[in-house]
Amino acid sequence: MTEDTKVDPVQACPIAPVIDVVFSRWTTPILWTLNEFGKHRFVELERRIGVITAKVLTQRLRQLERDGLIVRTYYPEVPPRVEYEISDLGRSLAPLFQSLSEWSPNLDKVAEARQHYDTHEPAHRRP
Amino acid sequence: MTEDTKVDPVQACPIAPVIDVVFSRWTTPILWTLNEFGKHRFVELERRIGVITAKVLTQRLRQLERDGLIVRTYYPEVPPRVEYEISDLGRSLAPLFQSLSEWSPNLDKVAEARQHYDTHEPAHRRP
DNA sequence: CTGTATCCGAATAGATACTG
DNA sequence: CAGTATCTATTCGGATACAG
Repeated sequence: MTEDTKVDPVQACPIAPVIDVVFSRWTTPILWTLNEFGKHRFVELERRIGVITAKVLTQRLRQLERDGLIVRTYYPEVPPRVEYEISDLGRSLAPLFQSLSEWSPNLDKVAEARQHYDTHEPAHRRP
Repeated sequence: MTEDTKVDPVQACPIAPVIDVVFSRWTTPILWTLNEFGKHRFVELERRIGVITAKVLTQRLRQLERDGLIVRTYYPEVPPRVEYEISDLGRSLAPLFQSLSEWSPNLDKVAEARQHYDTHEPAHRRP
């Protein structure tokens, strides 16, 4: 790395685009829930995820639908009913979810590291 | 899912905290680069990642250092030198990076899905 | 029920200038 | 070189009201 030229973002980190598509804000619980527990209606998702507002949930659902990761089905009844489910493409994320949940025990170490960083304050660390 | 009570966020999606720690904005290219290519100085990271500003890069490096995912070493020379490298904990993310890069070919399907969604506009889809 | 529309405040990132 | 300090622009989410 001695050149002065900057690197193409995708070249610089090939996995970043995956993160953008799959794990941008709020999409993780949506995809995980639909993958884990199957079809959900709008209010069911809203309740299960807990703190999300309807507006934001709608935005994220549209985005995921557009990206082909979930399927939206509208039933023109009264009252209207909509069901969201994971698509085949979305289902292909399963190994990724698996890797993530396998790593999650390490969060304890992260918590420890934070504790250590916040309590100890070595003077020699900064310039 | 018939109760009216909202679910605890962590219960609702156990992998979300991992995303927050490891794949929040800008941390992906930093961790990936350090894991893939070893030690980097500040400017080297800045150039390799490309579009990030020094301020934001500093913020993210501090965060990752605090979380124990990278190690910062300061050499009090003139001019000063700082080296960042992945920690053992950070290295444990390797399988995760692997899963992510294995999924990345599917980004083509995402692009197709977007194309389809944007061109076709079926009227029966919305309430 | 499943959204949309609007307004507003908070959080984030970028630009720029400056320091040890 | 490796940052910090400010200021500003933009984005994002929350609250509210309302519609089909």
